[in-house]
Amino acid sequence: MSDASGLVAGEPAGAAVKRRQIRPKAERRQQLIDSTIRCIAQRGLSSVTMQMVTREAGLSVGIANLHFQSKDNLLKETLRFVADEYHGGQIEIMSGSDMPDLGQRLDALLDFQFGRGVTQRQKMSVWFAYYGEAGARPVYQKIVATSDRFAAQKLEALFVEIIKEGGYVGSDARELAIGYSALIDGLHLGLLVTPRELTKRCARAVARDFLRRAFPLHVR
Amino acid sequence: MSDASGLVAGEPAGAAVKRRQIRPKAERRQQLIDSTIRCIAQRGLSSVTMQMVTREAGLSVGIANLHFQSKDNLLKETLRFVADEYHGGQIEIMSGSDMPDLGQRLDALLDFQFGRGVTQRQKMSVWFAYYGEAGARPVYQKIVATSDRFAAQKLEALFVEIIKEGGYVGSDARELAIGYSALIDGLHLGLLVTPRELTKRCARAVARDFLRRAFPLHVR
DNA sequence: TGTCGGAATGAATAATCATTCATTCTAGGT
DNA sequence: ACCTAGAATGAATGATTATTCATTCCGACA
Repeated sequence: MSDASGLVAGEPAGAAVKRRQIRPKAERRQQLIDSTIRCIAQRGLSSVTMQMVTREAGLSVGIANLHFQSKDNLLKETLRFVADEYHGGQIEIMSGSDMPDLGQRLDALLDFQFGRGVTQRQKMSVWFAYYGEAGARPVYQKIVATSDRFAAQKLEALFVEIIKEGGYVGSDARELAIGYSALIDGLHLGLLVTPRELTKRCARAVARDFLRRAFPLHVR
Repeated sequence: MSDASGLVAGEPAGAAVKRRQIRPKAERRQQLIDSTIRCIAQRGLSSVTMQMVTREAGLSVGIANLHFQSKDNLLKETLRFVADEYHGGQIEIMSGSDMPDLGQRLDALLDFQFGRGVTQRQKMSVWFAYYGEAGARPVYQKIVATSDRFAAQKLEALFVEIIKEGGYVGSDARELAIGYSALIDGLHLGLLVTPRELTKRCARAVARDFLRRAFPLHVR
């Protein structure tokens, strides 16, 4: 038996032979984070295993600990990624100096919040999976709070501008910003938990209605 | 050594000697559900163990499987209990024929939603822990959806009455009900995740503001 | 007071999982 | 073509955990 391997060299053997690939660290990290997101969405945060994540990524079990040290850390980094993506996108739109019309900026915000990127079931699942654990895990609270606070400030600033421009008396920007953020979160939650009874279109309309009542001169 | 036990018979020995107690099935079930709620709030749904729950309840590990067959079932029953308690309380207030004044009924609803019972961190933690898993667990979706749908109908019916009474033209009861529910969920989420930046008092004010904009004649 | 159905116990079991690390293999540099 | 740093692998390990069930013991009833 001169050839110990089960396969003749170079043979595809039906299922393609998996070749070990070496890739830069940053790429592998992202690959694992993406895989973690898919796993959480499909199986739930509480039943995600390292085997599951690495298998989904098409890698071996050892690799996750090589790049993330521990499962706990992988989960933290995944949350950080999702939070940054969500709040980052929002912040970009709200600051958007390339969009001078304020009403238009509100519409762009709605598009982002109920568009393809954010409301993919996958991302929402992950988002709320972490919220669910946040009550018991201060680390998660901290990660979310950091980017959340910044986004809240930007939103409040935008509302201040709008209130000034529209001369809406008796409206408190801070209170409205808190309300709008909460409304968006609640609608996303509805889309996740009762998708049969709440469509994306309807959710968007409800959010828009909130803005219309607050800023009638700016929204339609 | 004639006495193998560490304690002399009948001796309290500092810490009271734990005596086995036999109690009716219903009582034990509730005791275990309460314990599960505390455990989820303190440690997170994903790290709750049967040992933890039974220990917290002051019982042995076998007892949970005796009354609930499996951990999975215990978690399902716990969710059912929390969902029923929350929606049940809401429904009672909304139907409340003992409270003819509609504006007053809205205030009672606010009191319930931001009062002691519902917004205890414990209950909120549990609530969102399950929401977090709902994306991956249709069973949870189903349990919540059942009572949720009923509460949504009651809220819509209440809003229909209010709209008729106040003659609020151009207001859609269904859309407002969806918005209000989402807002409440979002505010509860905020209270849970960023308690430092959102007080209960403030959350209540934001919710009230929503109602005031929708039904100015009824709320303040 | 004695008896007994079944509630309660917890040590034992079997399964799952995160983490380690000796080994293998790749790709860029010479 | 050869060498080598370090990326990638996955079997092995040890820790946790849900679930079982032989045994213990309570308390209602006769």
